[in-house]
Amino acid sequence: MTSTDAPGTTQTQQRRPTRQRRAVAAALAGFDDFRSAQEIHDLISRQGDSVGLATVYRTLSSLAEAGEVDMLRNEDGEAIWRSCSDTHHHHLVCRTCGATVEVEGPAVERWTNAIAAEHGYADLSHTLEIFGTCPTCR
Amino acid sequence: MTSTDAPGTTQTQQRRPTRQRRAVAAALAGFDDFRSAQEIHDLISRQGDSVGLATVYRTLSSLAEAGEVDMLRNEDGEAIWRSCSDTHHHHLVCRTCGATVEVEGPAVERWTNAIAAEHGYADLSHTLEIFGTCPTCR
DNA sequence: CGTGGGTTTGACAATGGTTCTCAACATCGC
DNA sequence: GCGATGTTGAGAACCATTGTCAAACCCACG
Ligand SMILES: [Zn+2]
Ligand SMILES: [Zn+2]
Ligand SMILES: [Zn+2]
Ligand SMILES: [Zn+2]
Repeated sequence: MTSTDAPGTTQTQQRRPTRQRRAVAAALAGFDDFRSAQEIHDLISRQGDSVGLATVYRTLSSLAEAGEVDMLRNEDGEAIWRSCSDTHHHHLVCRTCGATVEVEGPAVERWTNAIAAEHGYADLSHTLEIFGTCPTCR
Repeated sequence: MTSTDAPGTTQTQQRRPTRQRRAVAAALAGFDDFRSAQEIHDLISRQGDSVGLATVYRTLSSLAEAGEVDMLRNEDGEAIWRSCSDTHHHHLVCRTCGATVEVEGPAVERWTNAIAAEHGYADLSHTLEIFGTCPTCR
């Protein structure tokens, strides 16, 4: 529902640097597993800042859209978030402690494209996550 | 959290064939894309049967546990369900009309296992779905 | 056929994650 | 500072999903 700008006008400057957004960024920098918005909200509180839960959701969503964080869903369907590298990758996640490893698989990427092409599907995207129990949790 | 049965006792006969379960099965047989519990509930009503929504959820869950239907989550996190073949496979789903193709990729299975082993993860599972626009929808 | 005990159901409440609302507030360019 | 516009937060609203529990149902078994 973004309104079309009048011709010539500059794209208004989104993403102002606010205290709240800095707090979310700081929280994201403080862990490397996937966490729910609630957990991130709690972490922010524990770090002394105070940010509304709605704002945490808004910030995480826009960061995800910008590709700066990855969002995926745990088995209960809850959204969980993590600051990730900006190249295309997937995840190996411990379902006990959440420890996460970023993984890449060029062959898999090629395979998904081939399969989709074979069936005439275009405009592709895919999800691929591996869950297991990490060495520490065994 | 399943209680361990007393030794010798017979595993009680689960899964009685009730009118409601037959209705859910019939509904599942009537489409081959992924649908939400609500949609399946509506379909059952439209087919003349009457089954409580909670029962639809219960039946779908147990069918999923039994491996007779696949459940995955759409981008909004809602659970969607589909009657599938009983061998391990993944899905190529049209994000416009929902048309679904079951796909298999032994190489991908091998790759996920190798990656997980390499990092010492055990007790593995994985999700892999491909989304795109099918030939008809283009 | 009855009957009894475990299973299943369904209307409804409760849960809980996520989004919406909108007035108060911060930021920016000037 | 000022006005315009983006941002926030408390709480309500949403809504998919699950829990509750008494009534209905299946299924041996006699
Ligand atoms: Zn990532
Ligand atoms: Zn990929
Ligand atoms: Zn399937
Ligand atoms: Zn697989």
